Amino acid sequence: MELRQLRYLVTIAETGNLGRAAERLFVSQPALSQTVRALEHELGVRLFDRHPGGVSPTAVGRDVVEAARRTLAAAEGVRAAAARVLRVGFEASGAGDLTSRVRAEFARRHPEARLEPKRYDWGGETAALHAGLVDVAFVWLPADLTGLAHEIVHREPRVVGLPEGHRLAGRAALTVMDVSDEPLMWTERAPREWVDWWAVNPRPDGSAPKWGPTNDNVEEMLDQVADGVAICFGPASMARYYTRPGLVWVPLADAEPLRVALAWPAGSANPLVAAFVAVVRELSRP
Amino acid sequence: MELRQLRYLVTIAETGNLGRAAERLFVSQPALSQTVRALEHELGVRLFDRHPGGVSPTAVGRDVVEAARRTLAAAEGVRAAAARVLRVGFEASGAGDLTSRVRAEFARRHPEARLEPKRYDWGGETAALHAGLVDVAFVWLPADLTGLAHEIVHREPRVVGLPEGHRLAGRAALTVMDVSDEPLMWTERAPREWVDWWAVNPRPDGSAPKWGPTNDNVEEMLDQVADGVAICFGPASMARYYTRPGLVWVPLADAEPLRVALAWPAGSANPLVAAFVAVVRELSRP
DNA sequence: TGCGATCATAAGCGCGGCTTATCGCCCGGC
DNA sequence: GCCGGGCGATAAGCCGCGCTTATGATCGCA
Repeated sequence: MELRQLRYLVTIAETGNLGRAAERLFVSQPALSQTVRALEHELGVRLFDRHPGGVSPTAVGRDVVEAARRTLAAAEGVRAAAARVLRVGFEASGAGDLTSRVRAEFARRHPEARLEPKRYDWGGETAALHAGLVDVAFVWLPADLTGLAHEIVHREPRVVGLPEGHRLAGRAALTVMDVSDEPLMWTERAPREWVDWWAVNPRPDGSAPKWGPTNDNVEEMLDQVADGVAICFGPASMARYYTRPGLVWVPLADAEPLRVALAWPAGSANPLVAAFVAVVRELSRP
Repeated sequence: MELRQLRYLVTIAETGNLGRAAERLFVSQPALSQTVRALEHELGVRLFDRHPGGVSPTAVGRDVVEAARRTLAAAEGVRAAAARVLRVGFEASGAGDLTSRVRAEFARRHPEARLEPKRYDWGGETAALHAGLVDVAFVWLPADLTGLAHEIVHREPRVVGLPEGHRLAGRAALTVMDVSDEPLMWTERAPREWVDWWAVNPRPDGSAPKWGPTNDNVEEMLDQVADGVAICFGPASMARYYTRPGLVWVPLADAEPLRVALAWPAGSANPLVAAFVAVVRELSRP
C-alpha cells in the first residue's frame, strides 16, 4: 500500500468514474484499473462495484476510502511539520482583535515558523479540526469539541446586521424581541444547536424566530442582508471586519455574548501547537 | 512523498543508524541514504544530522518523524477498515466478564466483522489508543483520556494477591491498613496517577505504601507475588482470569472499586466502532 | 598513522507502473 | 434489432525509478 494508491482511490470514489478520475489525476484510465485491482488484491476485498456508467464503492470500500482520506490528511501533516507551518482554522471574524495580536506575537517569538490561517464556512472550523485539515482553530461555540482539547479564550457581544434604511437601522441598540418579526438569515451548514444559539431560539417569550434565507458563509450572508431580504446576527467583531454598502450594524443588547474557544487535537504532540496555545492563553488574559 | 519513505524514515530515527535501519528494512544502506536525501529535498529541510557514528534527527526532523508515525498508523487503519477488523485494546483482565459477553454479542450481530483483542502492559491501552494502534479500548481509570470519547462501562471491587502461606492468606477479607507493611508491586510503565490509585497512596492514615519490586504486566507481577517477594492489588476479575500455583486472592474491603471506561478516538467515523460502543453500552447496563 | 566505523556517491540493472491500443460489455436511440 | 457511444478490462511494450554492488570520503580512535 502506498500513498499514491490511496490518492487514486479517493479520487475514484469522488468521481465515481475511472475515466474522469484519470483525467483529474493526469494518468491514463488503465493505470487506475490496475491500481484498484492491486489494492483489492492486497486488502483481500472488493472495493468498488463496476457497472456501465461507472464504479461505486462497496460497503467496505466506503470505509476504506474514508480511512484513506484520513491517511492522506496525516501525510499532509508531515508536510506541515516539515514546513513548520501551523494551520489555524477560523470562521468569519474569528476571535476578533485577538487573532491579529496573536499572529504578531507568535511571529515575533517563532520567526522560524509560519502561520497559515484558513477560513471556513459556518461551523466548518470544527469539522476541519476533526479531519486533521488544521492544527488548531478558533471555534465559535456551541460546537462539538469531543476529542479536542480546548479552552475559551475570547468573548464578545453580539450585533444585528440590518439593511440601510431599515426602520430599526437608526437605533442605538436593539433587543431580540425588537427584531422578532424580521426574517433572520440562517445556515444548513452548521449543526442545529449552533443555528439555534445564533438565532436565540427560542426567544425570551418562548416564540420561534422567523426564518429567512439560508447561506453558507459571511460574505453570502451579508450580501443578502445588504439586499434587504433579511437581517442577521453576528459578533461585534464582524461589524469591524466586514462592511459593505447598504449594511448597518446595531448592538444587540440582551443576547448572550459569543464565546470563542481555542481547540486542537488532544493528543497533538506538535510543539508549534503548544507554542501557539501559550501565546493565545497569555494574550487572552485581560 | 510515499509511505515507503515514511517507513524508512521512522526506522532510521529508531535505529539512529542507516546501516542497522537498512538491515531491519531488508534493503541496502545506500537506498536509505537516497531516500533521506529525496525526502529532505522534497520537504525543503534537513531532517537528520550526519556524524560518524550515525545520524540524529534535527528539531524539524523529530516533528516530521512523529508526523510520519501518525501517517503510518492511519495507513494501518486502512488495512483494518478493509479487513473489517476492530482492534480492541485492554490490559490484564480488561473489563472482566463484560469483555467476553460483548465479544459474543458483537460477533452475533456483525458476523462479517472480526474482533482483534490486543493485550497491553500496564497503562498501555491508553497509549495505544492515542497512537492509533487500536480502534477502541477498555481503559482502566485513572487514565489520560483527553482527545478521546469515553464512557464508564464497568466497575469491580479490588482484591489482594498474596503468596500461599502468607500470614493473611486465610482471611476472608482485608483492609488496606491490614497490608500496610507488606511490600507492594508497582510499575514504571503507567503514569504516576495510575500507580498511586492502585497502591491507595496515600493510605487512610496518611502514610505511604511500602514499595516493592516493579513489573511491566500481569504475568510478571503474579510470578513475583507467587514467589513471595511482594503482594499486589488487582480487580476482582483478575482473581478469576489469572491464577497460578502459590498465589492466593483475598477481597480488599475498603478500597474504591476499579472503574473501566470504554474509550475511542473522538472523531472516529469507523462504523464498527459505533457498533461496538452500542453493544458495550447495552450489555453494561445492569 | 592506519583501521574500522559511518554516510555519500557512482554505475548499472530490473521491476513496476505507466502508456497506447484494443476488446467486451451494456445501454439507449433510431 | 442494430448500431454507436461510453464504460471498465486487458494486452503489450517501454521507460523511469529505486534498488543493488562497488567504491569513496570523512571522522574517531588506538
